[in-house]
Amino acid sequence: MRIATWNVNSLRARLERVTTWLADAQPDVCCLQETKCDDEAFPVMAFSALGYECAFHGGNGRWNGVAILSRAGLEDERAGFSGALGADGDEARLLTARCGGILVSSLYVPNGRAVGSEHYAAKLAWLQRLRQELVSSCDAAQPLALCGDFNIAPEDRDVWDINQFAGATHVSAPERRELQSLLDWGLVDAVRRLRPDEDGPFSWWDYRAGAFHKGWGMRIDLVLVTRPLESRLQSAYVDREARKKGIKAVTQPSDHAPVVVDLVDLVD
DNA sequence: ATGGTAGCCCTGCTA
Repeated sequence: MRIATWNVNSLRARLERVTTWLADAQPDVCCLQETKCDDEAFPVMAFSALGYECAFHGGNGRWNGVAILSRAGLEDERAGFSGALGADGDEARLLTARCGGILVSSLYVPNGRAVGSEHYAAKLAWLQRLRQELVSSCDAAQPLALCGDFNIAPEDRDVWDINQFAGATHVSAPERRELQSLLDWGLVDAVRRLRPDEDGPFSWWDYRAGAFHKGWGMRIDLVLVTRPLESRLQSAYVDREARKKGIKAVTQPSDHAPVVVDLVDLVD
């Protein structure tokens, strides 16, 4: 079972790159973030042609938007936190579905903008709401994967130069504590678990100043799994090729690269 | 050269 997560920064602008990548990387489940796509405009046909079922939660279409593509089954989909649809503040940052025996969430944590701002407070509150959701509605003894753009670099080695981040979001202690509190519930950072001794690998690079080619990136796109999936972890990689412009490409790449995690298949 | 880029949409906002 191959699970991927990718912040595509507009699905409409990136559709050909996404379908090309799917055909090449062949994930069984692919979580997307920042689709910026209204539900009625979601390109279902482009994905069904590749064998994927789609779940999508598009909000207002201008910002945010999350989706799950699956060719391993797609059931019990629910948008937002439990309770009313849109209980994530109608911001379209959370979508959950059952795919091949795994409860998969595609999530897009608020950026936070600046430490101390109201947006930063909202980021912390959103993470606390997610933790509450796990405690009240989920079972850490069951197969579950939280996949998405967490907008948090878990450790100092998950950014290119920690000295550049003094006082900045993504590395501040309070948001890292919130991430740790998710892990304490019963989750493991899959890529870090499989690659304990290396820095990164980064999954995001700023569009500006040639950051990608200078290696100025961060590891903020994560796959967090419960223990039953930790025991099935096989390998993981970040597809940096998908972050490159490409010689013939008409459209720009996303500023994020896909994160891919392979699980050992269960034998019946 | 106090910068840079990308995507959305009303020329600014968000990342």
